[in-house]
Amino acid sequence: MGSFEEQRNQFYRDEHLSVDYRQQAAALDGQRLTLTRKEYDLLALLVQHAGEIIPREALLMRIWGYGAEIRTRTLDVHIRRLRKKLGGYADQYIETIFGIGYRFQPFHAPRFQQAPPERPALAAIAS
Amino acid sequence: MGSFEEQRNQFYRDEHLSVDYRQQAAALDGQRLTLTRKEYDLLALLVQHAGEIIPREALLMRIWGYGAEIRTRTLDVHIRRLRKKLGGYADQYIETIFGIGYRFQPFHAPRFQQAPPERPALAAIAS
DNA sequence: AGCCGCTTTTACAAACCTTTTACAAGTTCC
DNA sequence: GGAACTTGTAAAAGGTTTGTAAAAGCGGCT
Repeated sequence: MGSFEEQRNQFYRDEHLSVDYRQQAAALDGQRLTLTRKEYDLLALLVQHAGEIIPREALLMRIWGYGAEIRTRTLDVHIRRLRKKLGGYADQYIETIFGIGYRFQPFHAPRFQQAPPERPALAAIAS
Repeated sequence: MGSFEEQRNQFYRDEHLSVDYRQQAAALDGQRLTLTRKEYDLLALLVQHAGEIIPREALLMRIWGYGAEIRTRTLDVHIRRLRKKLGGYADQYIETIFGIGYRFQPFHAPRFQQAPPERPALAAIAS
């Protein structure tokens, strides 16, 4: 029954976040997240394409059914609310690809020699 | 005979609530609930699909035989009375899925996962 | 008929979700 | 730096769904 392959398509799970596509529910650190429909749809779509950039256009098309001609800010607002509900992990999980769209990244605990910083922002601020 | 499998289809039981499908009866904390027919049907249907979202449409179809074209509030009213009879556990048990339907959750809602017990030491060493 | 229990409707309030609006902040490119 | 554009954010508007109380409807029964 619960084969590996099946599990793979029903669940997402990493160190903090889990998504159950069958129950249409997500949990953060073991605590159930209460997401609205659109919020869930958005999260699920992003998570199902973890690691991939999904263009705004694609999100608006697949979740809202909007064509490219429609100009709206609703996606941004939903992203924002999703991030808020993801708490402190938000920026780690949902990445903004400027001018393109968004990308979900699975959680990875910070490694020592990771992340060649594009810019030493933190260092600058710290000093 | 009273095999495990059979039991499974005749009863529901958790910490507070039990439902006996054969006798069409339910009890809360050991006390028998007096439910009307429709109330029982509704509860039983929800409980038998514990954890799953059941759309309004499905409930109206299976319990009332109503087709999708019928607009009625009777489901809401029955849900309300059921909740009242479930007392303080009502909100824990019967969840409203806005715009979709309802879902019964076994007591102490299944956090469908906990982050697996950690072995961060090994992971850290390994990497 | 009249009562009774259950179901359904009605009508309104409350809650909820989504989208828009308006502006601030950030990014890219010149 | 500055213009042009993109994204972030807060607040409000808009529209729909659900909660609730009360009344009405409907059989069955005495």
